[in-house]
Amino acid sequence: MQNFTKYLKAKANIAEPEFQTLIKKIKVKHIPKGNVILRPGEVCQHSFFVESGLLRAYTVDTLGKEHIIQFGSENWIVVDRSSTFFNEPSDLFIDAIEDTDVVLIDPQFITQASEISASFRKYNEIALHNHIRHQQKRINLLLSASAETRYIKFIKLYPDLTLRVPQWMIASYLGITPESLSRVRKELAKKNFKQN
Amino acid sequence: MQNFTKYLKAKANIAEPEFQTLIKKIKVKHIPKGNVILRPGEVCQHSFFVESGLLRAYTVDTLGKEHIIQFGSENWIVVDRSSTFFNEPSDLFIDAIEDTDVVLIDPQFITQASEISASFRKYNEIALHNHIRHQQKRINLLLSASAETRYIKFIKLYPDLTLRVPQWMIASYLGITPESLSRVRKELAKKNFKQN
DNA sequence: AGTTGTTCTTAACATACATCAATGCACATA
DNA sequence: TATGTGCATTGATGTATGTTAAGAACAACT
Repeated sequence: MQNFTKYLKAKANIAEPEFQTLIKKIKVKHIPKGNVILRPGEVCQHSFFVESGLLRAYTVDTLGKEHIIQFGSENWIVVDRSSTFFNEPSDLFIDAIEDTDVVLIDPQFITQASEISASFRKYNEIALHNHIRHQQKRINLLLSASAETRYIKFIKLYPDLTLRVPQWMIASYLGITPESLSRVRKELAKKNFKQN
Repeated sequence: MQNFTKYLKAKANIAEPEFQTLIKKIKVKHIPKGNVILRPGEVCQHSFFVESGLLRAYTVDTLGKEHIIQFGSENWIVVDRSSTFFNEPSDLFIDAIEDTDVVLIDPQFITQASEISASFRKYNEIALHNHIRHQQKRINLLLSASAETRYIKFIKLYPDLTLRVPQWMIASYLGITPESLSRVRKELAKKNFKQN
């Protein structure tokens, strides 16, 4: 849990004595590649801080097709916030794309950390606003941009994920089929070749 | 500002004495139909609480096409949260679809109300989580559903807006052209006719 | 009342992306 | 070495949605 520790101390600016109190509450867990840690219908009981590895959150529609809502690699938190916050059944699956170590953060931890530390409260507020900003950009892209543009933006935003995540999952995140993404990539390769 | 008053007292559960302190801070403003109150590049200085009327927030892409991010009618708050919170230039336009009266809530108001009242803090947190939940559902729809399905869900979610907002704006919100929406509606009418 | 602009509809045509099916490749496992 | 499984690619074809253009209904403005 080194990453999580660093994260708490740095990003949320938690000092040592408070840190010692908080740290007792948290648990770590290993999630082998492919294992599911949240299913639709369940309430999302924890936030999952990714120490190492890679998670994904996704829905499955009536035709059995997956639609990826979020990826989460090192130092990201993956959670269905609505489910956790409102104590409602989730719509999402969360599973591990790679062997993953997560820190389990339960809602009490957040509450307690918020009471103890003003900077944690502040940090948490920032995280929520970042989430909103990020989602809004994604909505705007889905409304306005072609598959190619969306893919290019994805690469720029997540160069690391582009290498680690199978292409069919990236396609799912972009809202297109794997075949379409393959063609988009072919086109881009052609264009780049011409430029040089 | 009757709606806003009700809203503060009920939803955020602010008591009378605190309310009197807070209420001094706020201003109301009339926005004639068509007037723009936020442009890309500006920092969004206020949250706009809609007393009466109808606002919209939208982007304009490089081809000059509009993409509607949000509608806001009575008792809704319209704001570019990222811009306001992070003090960054916005990407959005906000304008009035109808003659509209808004209450201008500035960030200080939020801060102050949060200090005064625990229930306001709580309320504010709920509002953020609602926003996230709502955006996530919209992303999922854009990833997974056809134009027809998206339109049907829109009607169910916003029956009032369906009547008040011009169709071409609903099309923009759904991420399709006005022509396509017109065809979708025709199809739906046909289907419903057969049922009866 | 006439003019102008806006919204909605419809049709013919164009295109981006999906679907279906086949193939090759890498990698794991027997 | 053989064999299977998942992933990426490619081609042929289908379909939903976009584009362009025109007209009708209606509101707004003078």
